[in-house]
Amino acid sequence: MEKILVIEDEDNIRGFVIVHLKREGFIVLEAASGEEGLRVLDENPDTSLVLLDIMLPGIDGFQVAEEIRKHNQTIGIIMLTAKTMESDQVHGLNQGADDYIGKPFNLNELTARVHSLVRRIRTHQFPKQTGIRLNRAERCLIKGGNAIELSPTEYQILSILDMAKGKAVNRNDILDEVWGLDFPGDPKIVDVNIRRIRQKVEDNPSDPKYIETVWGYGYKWRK
Amino acid sequence: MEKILVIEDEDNIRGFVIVHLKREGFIVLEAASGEEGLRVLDENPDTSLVLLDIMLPGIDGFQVAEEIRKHNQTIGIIMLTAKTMESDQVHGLNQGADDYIGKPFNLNELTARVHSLVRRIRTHQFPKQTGIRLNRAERCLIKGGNAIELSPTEYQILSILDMAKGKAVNRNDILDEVWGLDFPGDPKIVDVNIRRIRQKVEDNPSDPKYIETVWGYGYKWRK
DNA sequence: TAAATGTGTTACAAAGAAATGACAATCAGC
DNA sequence: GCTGATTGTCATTTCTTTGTAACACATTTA
Repeated sequence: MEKILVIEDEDNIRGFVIVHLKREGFIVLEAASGEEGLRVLDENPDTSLVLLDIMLPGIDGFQVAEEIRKHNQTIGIIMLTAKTMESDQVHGLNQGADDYIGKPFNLNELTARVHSLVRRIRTHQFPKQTGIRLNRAERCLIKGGNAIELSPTEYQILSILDMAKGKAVNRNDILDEVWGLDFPGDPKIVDVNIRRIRQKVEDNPSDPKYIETVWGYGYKWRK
Repeated sequence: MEKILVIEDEDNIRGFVIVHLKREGFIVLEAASGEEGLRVLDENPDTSLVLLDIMLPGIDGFQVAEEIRKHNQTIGIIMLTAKTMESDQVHGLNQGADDYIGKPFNLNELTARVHSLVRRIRTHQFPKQTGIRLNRAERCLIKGGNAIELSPTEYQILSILDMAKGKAVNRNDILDEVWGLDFPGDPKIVDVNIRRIRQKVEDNPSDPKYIETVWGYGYKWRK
């Protein structure tokens, strides 16, 4: 079932829309600000579509859309625009939105557009990339069609795990390869970095799925 | 077959271009002034593409382009610019062109561009250039129908990023390619030039969209 | 069960990378 | 030579990354 994120600061509008979408059978996430929206999206990379109000407190809808598109080219974005807006503004600024709906909108129209876009995404766009893989060229990680940025150290560690092709890698080997044989510091640095990678990569960093701990030995990378 | 309108006041240039385009199999319309061009276009709404000289008697090419775009977002517009023109003029005024060709131009180049734009229009349906791309012949950048002028160094860097096709390029590779392997100066010169390009290219140079920083590595070019 | 050991988690400060702005040198055209 | 654009240098600011330390939690072992 498709996940939809509604980013809208006015509680009653948001609630209204959510109830309607749930009735249509969607899984609905919500956020009252752009910042929150981006965070929610980060935690739910399998979201199909975002309903995005333009007038938001803090960063506005356009900026949110831009930010989303930086990492995800395949997600659908529908903007909610107030009728009072200058058309040039809408024209000029729209970066990355797939559709627009003017407020006040009727809910049938909204759900119709949502269904239509979801269909388009599913058929037209390539099906949502499952799996996860390291992209050497871009020095990042592709997960479900989203790019996750990695710092140099993180990338290096993940490279090592990746090259082991699912075999467990010894902690010390990681330490030696990344920090050199004569590293004077605390070997726990490996753990800390694994933790950092997990926070970026895992759905639930405390219950890791991709980077598995091999007790008394090291870590294993399962794609 | 595709209809092309040539708006150009100098008879021999116009004739020359027309002969060439007809030989390529296009249906060619002509006009010797902006006013006439708009009239012809009005009578031939199925025209695919307009070749538009900037220096015209009466209303100039920019105004013509603007007028065309008021009514038609999908037609292709290629501007013919004289080399002698002030860059600011090119900078400030151009609205809505899809491409630029500097005079004097060679006819092969012209037909190549025409074919390319026609193809784009036919396949994409929404040819109005939303993205951004490097124009090798003019050594400039086309962004949303506007030409952005680049200095030689800037152009070279952007070329390198462009050739990488969205992959991250290492700082040192840029340094080596542009300044040579034995450059004695400060490698930060790369950063400084990137910033200069960003100031020209980005909507908000401090929150770059097109030239992305890949931390600890280099830069990435997203069109 | 308690101690020992390995691992997870978080906060913080230092180091390092990149962005920025000002300035001087260079070069091209006039 | 003058003017303006281009280019490189440098100091300063801003931001990210990175290592450390302290503590919590889990697993093993005695």
